Amino acid sequence: MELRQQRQLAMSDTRRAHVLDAARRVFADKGVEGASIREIAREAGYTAGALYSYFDSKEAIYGALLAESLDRLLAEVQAARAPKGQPGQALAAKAQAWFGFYASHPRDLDLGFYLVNGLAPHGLTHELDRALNERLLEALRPCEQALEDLGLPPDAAARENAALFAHGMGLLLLKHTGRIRLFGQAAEALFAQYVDRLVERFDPAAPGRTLPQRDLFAD
Amino acid sequence: MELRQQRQLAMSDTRRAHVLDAARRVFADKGVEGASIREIAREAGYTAGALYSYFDSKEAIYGALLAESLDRLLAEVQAARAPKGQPGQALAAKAQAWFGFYASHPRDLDLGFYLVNGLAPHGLTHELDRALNERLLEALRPCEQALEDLGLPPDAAARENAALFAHGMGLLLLKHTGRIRLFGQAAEALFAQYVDRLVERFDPAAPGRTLPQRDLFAD
Amino acid sequence: MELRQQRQLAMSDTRRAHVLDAARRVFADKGVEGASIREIAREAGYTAGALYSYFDSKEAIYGALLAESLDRLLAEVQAARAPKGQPGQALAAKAQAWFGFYASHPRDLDLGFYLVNGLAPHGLTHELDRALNERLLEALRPCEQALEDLGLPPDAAARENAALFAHGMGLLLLKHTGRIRLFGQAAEALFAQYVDRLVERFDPAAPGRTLPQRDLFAD
Amino acid sequence: MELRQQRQLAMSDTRRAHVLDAARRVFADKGVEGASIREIAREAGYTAGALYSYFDSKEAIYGALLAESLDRLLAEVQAARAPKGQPGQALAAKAQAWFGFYASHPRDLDLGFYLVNGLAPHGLTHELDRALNERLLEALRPCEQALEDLGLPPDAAARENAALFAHGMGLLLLKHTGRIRLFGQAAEALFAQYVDRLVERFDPAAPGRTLPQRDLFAD
DNA sequence: AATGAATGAGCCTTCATTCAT
DNA sequence: CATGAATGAAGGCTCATTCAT
Repeated sequence: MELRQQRQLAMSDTRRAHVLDAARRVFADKGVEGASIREIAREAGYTAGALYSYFDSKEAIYGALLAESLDRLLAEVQAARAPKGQPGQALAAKAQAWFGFYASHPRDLDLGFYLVNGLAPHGLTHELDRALNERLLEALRPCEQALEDLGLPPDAAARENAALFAHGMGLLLLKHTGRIRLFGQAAEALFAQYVDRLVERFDPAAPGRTLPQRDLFAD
Repeated sequence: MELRQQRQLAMSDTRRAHVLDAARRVFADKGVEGASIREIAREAGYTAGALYSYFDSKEAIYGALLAESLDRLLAEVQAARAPKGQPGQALAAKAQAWFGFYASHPRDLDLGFYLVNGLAPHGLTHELDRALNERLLEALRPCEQALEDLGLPPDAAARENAALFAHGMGLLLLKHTGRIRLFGQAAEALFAQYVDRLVERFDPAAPGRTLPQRDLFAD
Repeated sequence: MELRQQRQLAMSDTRRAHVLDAARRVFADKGVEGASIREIAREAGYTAGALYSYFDSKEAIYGALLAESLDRLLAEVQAARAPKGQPGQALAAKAQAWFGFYASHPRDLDLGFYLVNGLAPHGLTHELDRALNERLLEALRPCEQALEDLGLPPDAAARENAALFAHGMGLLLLKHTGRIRLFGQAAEALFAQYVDRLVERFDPAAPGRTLPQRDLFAD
Repeated sequence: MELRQQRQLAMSDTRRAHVLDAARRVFADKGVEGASIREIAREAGYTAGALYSYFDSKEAIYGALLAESLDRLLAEVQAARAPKGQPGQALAAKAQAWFGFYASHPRDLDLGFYLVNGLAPHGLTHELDRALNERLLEALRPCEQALEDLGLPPDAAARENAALFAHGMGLLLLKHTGRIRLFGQAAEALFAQYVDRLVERFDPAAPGRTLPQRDLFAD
């Protein structure tokens, strides 16, 4: 009995994941608004109605996708390593981790943006929103920690972390919409520059700290 | 004869503006994709079909709204003045102008973001997109000019201007979506800090330039 | 008073004709179903509403157009002349007249077909239909007369005339829809052949009457 | 399992056919352009959206209807038999077959005419148009064959076949629109007369061939 | 006579969702 | 669990027509 239940549960999870995979592909292909339940179902090899065995609504699919996306983000940030005792490099590594994740997975950025720009047709959103916020903060906490390790007091670390996040998000937005080309710039380079200056500003051990004038205009 | 024509023209313009107002509200509420012609019409007190006397399509409405928003942005940036011969202050003034515009008119931010929303600007006419880009660049040019006046070579000025814009946009995004509260920060303060550091870095005449350490953590 | 009225009436007629001209062009361009009041108005240099000063409805415009088309058909048939005392040639000339009219003015054919295929949204049709029938019969009567002049009794003449008309209409239909190309034939040639055989069959004076076998397969 | 599938398939087909029936009625009533998906759905007892389970578009419905109609036409023509070795009678039988089909199924005539109606076949997929043409030609080929069997060279047979088809179509048109009554004729009789004369002209074995003068005016 | 605003019905189509089987 | 039929609401848009001016 219990075994069968477990097996069934496992199968159910597998199939749920299969649907989610299909959804991811469709969302990636058509965008969040362009994706339809039917299309996702077709991609998964199901009928539209069948999806409702696994998810309560289209938004639930979206929610599961988003949660999973944030999990991957978190994993990637945690996987980013820097030599111990070098908080400046740690900061750079962790910042590059979350920025790189979104830069190389623009669809995950979409997922987040979509929530941000007001989906919420069904009220489920509040819960989802909290989940997003928590995981997001968790993913950014390593950067904040690194800032504190650099000697910044907690409030300053929070401030710098927020600014760092905003900077990255702004760049990702510009990159994502092609707007960055208008400026003839590359988002990655600009982000690296921002991080460099940050480290340079707060890390006494940072190279180049002593001669900011020289490479003032370099990348 | 001429009088009547003028009166009619004025009335027509008024009604067009009235529709545009309604549209602005609906777009802000539902987003560009979520907004429907019917809804806009209802908000304006019209039948759906009636709107087509004033605009050729839903997209045309959006376009008119966006164009007008960018006009106001541009006007505000141009109105921002700084003492002659002080490029550092000019930079701050112009940057604050565009940032302040969007900070205090979040609906205009929406308008621009929606262009941006579903990832790439999809469904938008090429022409419209170009119009947006041109006006946007025009609104940001004064900042670039100020950077050059500070002695930066053109390429560096362009880079810093792009980074500045990205930073502001990131902050506006966080503010707009309430995400900024997660960090316990205020977007305006963070933007001011960014601008300050920018001026400080490039303006030899900037006050506080000599003792950056002191107010390192101040707003 | 009376003069002014006459002048006004004349002007009114002129303008009505002007609208009708525009309508003809639009009908020709877009087809009967594709034409819209707005388009006709634009072509005439008016607003849609203005047309209602001249015509009660869209169908009234159509009716006027059709009536006028039939007038032209009738005029062309009446203008067709053949040497007196040669009913065989008269038959050919008159038949070619109506056939040629529709062959070279396919839009007039449309006009008639449309009525035929059931427009009639407003009840006006009955009257219109009678008008069509009368004028059509009038345009075909010369052929019938020629047949009688060839010595056919009235009922036979009526029968042959009906068959002649049907033959021509069938060919016009095939030509009109491009279907005739499927057969690798030309409508005009086939019609001429039909008329030839008709004359040949009934006209004792017709050339070639004596050796039908010889040119059996010729055009 | 298989049984259930079969049952379901059968039901599905039945419902599709049911929709097609409704569509046939509506198309006949309002014409292809005048008919609306809503009306067809209402006639079938469905919601408009439901039809899209069975057909991809309005045009697909029309296409299915037309294809099926042509299938029936073809079947009827192929079923028409005449004594071997008597090509004259074969010609008459085959010609009567297609003519009779349309004479007794005026809705099928409508279907074909609508392809034809708004002048050129507009809005119709190229593919559909080709399908129509092919099947139509196939249905008429037996007549052409019979003409060749009568000794006509291929080009003459093609010509006579085209003329025969045009004649029948013209008569059907007149009959269908009631116009034939204007002439006090019966379409069937006129068609029979045309076929008789055709056979008489080309079939050496045809009875009455020797005294064409006598029954010159008879039906 | 003419305008231009406005209506209201209609168009084809898409979609998330429900439900009997 | 999965299907497939069906719904009902909504979407952007067109159009003949009316009417105050």
